[in-house]
Amino acid sequence: MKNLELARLFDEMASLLEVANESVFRVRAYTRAAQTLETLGESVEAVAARGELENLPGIGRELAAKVDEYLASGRIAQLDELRRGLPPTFLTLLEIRGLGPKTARLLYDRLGVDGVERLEALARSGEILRVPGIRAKTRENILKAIAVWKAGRTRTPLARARQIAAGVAEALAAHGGADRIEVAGSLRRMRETVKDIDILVTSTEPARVIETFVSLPSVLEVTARGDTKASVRHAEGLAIDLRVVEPDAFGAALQYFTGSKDHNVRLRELARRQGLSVSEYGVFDEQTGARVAGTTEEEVYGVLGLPSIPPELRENAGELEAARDGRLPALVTRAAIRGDLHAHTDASDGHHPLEQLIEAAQARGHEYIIVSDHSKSATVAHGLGVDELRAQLAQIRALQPRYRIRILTGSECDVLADGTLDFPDEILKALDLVLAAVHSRFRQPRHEMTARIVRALANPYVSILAHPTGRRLGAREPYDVDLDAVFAAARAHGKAVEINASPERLDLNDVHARRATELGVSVAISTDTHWLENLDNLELGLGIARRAWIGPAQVVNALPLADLLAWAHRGRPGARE
DNA sequence: GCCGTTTTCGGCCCGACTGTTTTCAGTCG
Repeated sequence: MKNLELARLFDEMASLLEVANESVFRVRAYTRAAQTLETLGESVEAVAARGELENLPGIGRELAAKVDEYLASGRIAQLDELRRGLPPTFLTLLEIRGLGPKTARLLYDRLGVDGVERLEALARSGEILRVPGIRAKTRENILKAIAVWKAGRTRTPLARARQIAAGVAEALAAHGGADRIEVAGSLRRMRETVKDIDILVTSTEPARVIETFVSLPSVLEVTARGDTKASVRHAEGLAIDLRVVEPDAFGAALQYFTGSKDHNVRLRELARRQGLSVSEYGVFDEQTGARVAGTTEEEVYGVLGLPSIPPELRENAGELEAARDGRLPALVTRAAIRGDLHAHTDASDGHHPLEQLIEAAQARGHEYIIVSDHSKSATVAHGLGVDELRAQLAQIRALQPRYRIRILTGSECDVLADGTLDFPDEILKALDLVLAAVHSRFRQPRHEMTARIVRALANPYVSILAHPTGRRLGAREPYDVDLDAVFAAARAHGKAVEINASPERLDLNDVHARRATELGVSVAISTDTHWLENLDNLELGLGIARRAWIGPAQVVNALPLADLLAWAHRGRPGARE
């Protein structure tokens, strides 16, 4: 799967072309192609083998030829050519905020600035002031931006960014002056990590709101401040942008500020072909200049002849075409979810006793909650042995009459290195639902890992493959596995794959979850709860699922209890078909 | 370099803010 590899090369080509002062439209074509490859579910090799590269959005004859060239030879001649003129570290300059291709090129031509290190030295010594257009203020900004760059370029995880945004929104509300406050940007689109937070406010007193915003105690530095817009850097390093608009432009502003950028570009192109112009202030008739929409997002999409597109889909990944053709999916919602199919108690590595887990799940309105503690091989997680699991089953039977919520018996059962399960079938068959999970031997070669998981999926007592890639955000890479083969096996055996909503996992991710359901595999959106409040992480899992174009019919924990159990048991020996 | 329910050629989104400029280019989203 060379999708990401090629996407990065196209991104690099876009940057190099930009530095070479090529047409912005040519640059954009490369960026667009990179994005297509990034969000492509199946392997680009497979598409190329079918000769269908040119069917991909943003990939035409020339870029398809470059993909083929790379797949055949491992090189792209034009990229080699572009790289030749510049030192290898040159492109790191573009990672410095505020420094674009024009300035970077100028610094290189005039002073031989070949990377961030030399830039910093020349900025400190003052030599960069010899470059036309660079004065004291620019020098200062460059030094600040280098400091931020050195501090690390990591993106903030969705869950943490949501907390920060909620805190800022609360503070703005408390200080008055703001009417409506909405979080927009990639946070509203539920991307798994975000680079910055975008907050939109309607107010008749923009100055007051901006003043409140830049004065918040968590603000480290104010990087921009105008009449209707301000940008700050938050104490945790990420940027927060605030935009204040008039109430009657709220819909247009929310649409604009939610993005994605590529979605907006396409939307505006679409509008232009209809003689309309879209901005954050509204939709305008190009002939008369009259405003024809802007109060609500529905209105903005509506005048362009489109249904309102859910924020999670706005990635220019086919949603505009789907909207135009009336093919937008009805996405899964919180209301559709009937229960949680992955949770731990203090019998293994959870932090609360069984009763508390059940009560917390019942308080959230769930119809069912599973108890899926680890199996014995997961020693670090205090996995249960057979006897302990039997004791837990007895405990659950005794407790059930006291609760309205159905307590499902289960296990997060380790998949051993050879693909067999950690528990014998005799005990698995006593459980309502079994999760299979890989917790060891992560470095197995791809073919072994794939065979291991495929074998586990063939076990008739397994219903769900938990956290299918094993990644932990920022901590552990996914193990090497052929997901298409895993999905094919899941499909063949009627098993589901998990969207694990734990903030440090989010596994499957959006692209893989979309691929799984496209191949006909159902998903479980589960929290992997260890602390009671983890039950609320369902929102994160829903975000991934919605980004993956998933509807309620593809989610097993949207099934009523009886249907869920029928599904879980149908492949078991002796089950009625 | 891509693309077409106005086009196979001539288009290609739109505006805010900054720093450096006497009117705007560069950058960002």
